[in-house]
Amino acid sequence: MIPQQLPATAAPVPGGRVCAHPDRAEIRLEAVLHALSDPMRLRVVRTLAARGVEAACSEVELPVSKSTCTHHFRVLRESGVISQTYRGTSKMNALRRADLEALFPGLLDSVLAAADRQDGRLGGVTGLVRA
Amino acid sequence: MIPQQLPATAAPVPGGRVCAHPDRAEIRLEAVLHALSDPMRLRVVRTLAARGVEAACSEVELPVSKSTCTHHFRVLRESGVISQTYRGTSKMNALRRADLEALFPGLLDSVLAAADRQDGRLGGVTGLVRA
DNA sequence: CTCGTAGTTCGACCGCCGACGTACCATCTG
DNA sequence: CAGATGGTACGTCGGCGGTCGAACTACGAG
Repeated sequence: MIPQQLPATAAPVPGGRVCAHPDRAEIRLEAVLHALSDPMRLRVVRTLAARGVEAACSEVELPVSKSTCTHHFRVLRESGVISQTYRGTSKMNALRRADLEALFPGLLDSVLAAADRQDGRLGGVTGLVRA
Repeated sequence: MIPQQLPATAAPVPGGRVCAHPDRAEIRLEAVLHALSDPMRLRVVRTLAARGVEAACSEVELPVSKSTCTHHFRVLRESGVISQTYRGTSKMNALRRADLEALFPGLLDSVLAAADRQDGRLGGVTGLVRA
């Protein structure tokens, strides 16, 4: 489902591969919290935050299969946490910091800080790969 | 499961009905986020926060059956978000503000603020009962 | 054109989760 | 004691969610 209907009238990318993002007004707090409550997805978000810039799916190493990986990135995108754009053969992911900050001020940062703290407490078991 | 083993040496309450809470060090961020990502539970937390003091289960009106209600309160307790104590025939619930603040500074407040904001945006559909 | 890399899609599996009703227990009030 | 009130325990049901493998598509490099 969600077959991303797009008329040929708008072709932002040469190849024309685009995926649907919720716009700012559609982002729901419960969905964001749910997205962040999964260890894998939280790890993705932390990695993206640590880099500061966008990263390809394959650059965020997750101990799961490719299809599961795709699944998690989609959940993050559909909940409004990240945005995804195709760049050549790979897909770049970026945190939607501005949107999240506008909707839920301080939320993302406190979650990230909380994750870091907990990581420290538990001795880094939570598993964020440090560059 | 989790049959709350407690020796008779400590009897804090006359009747002796107690329930197990995770202590501060055991509270996990993912569990908290998961607990808060459910609309019903978020509603409970917001109601407790709005009151400032503890409230009985029956005082937090939820559009679900009694047993479902019990379930949600248990999830909140086991994730470390609330504490529960028996008081006479009813069970009092309180936010574990101090513990959450110590572990994840600012997190609870930003979630609560985010919920309020979203409530405003969506015209109060989210359904927090205002006293 | 061919190949390799990067993601996607599909179907399946299985566990968990939210919801319910019923039966039950604990406490207070008469 | 009896009854009422407030929660719990248990079993169940339906659906969602995380995981996988296999087949497939899209793009870039030779």
